[in-house]
Amino acid sequence: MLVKDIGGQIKERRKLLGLTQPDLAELADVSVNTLYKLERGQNNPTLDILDRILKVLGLEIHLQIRQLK
Amino acid sequence: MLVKDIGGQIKERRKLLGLTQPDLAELADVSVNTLYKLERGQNNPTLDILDRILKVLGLEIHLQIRQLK
DNA sequence: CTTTAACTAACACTATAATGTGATTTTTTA
DNA sequence: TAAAAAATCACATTATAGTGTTAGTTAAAG
Repeated sequence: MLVKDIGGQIKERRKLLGLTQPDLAELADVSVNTLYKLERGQNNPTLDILDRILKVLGLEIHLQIRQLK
Repeated sequence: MLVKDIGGQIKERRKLLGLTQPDLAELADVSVNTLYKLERGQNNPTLDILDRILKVLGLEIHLQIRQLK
């Protein structure tokens, strides 16, 4: 997955769970500012920030060998 | 996957490809210092740094719904 | 062995991610 | 449609990730 797409996935998942940005930001203990930028691919988040958000969303990171396209 | 395990996976993959830390650091345009800490889970890397390393290793990130254990 | 390279590590400096604040725009809902 | 909430955005400040340097330790190669 392209790293810049992660934000889109997070936004999608957040919506699916019926959470607002303030909701998720609160639950993940992250500022709305950071979350907002992350969802739009406008920042370069740390793994820790990403991890806290993914936990709330019930998602986890997996590494895979890159697929040939 | 536990985020702190990513470093171990990266180290494993690097070894598999027969690369040294200086090799990988050079190819990914990252300092050995950062790579060294990352492999040991002693830092909190940005997605950009992680991405550059994963690219060289032929790996990519995928998000999955968390598995019940 | 001994020499060289890789790995580990501490530390100061620089770059930048995260935050807090406040404002504007868009969307929702009552 | 009016009011409230959510989303978007800019900007200054704070926290911290990444780097460069240097050095000690371990591993590998000759």
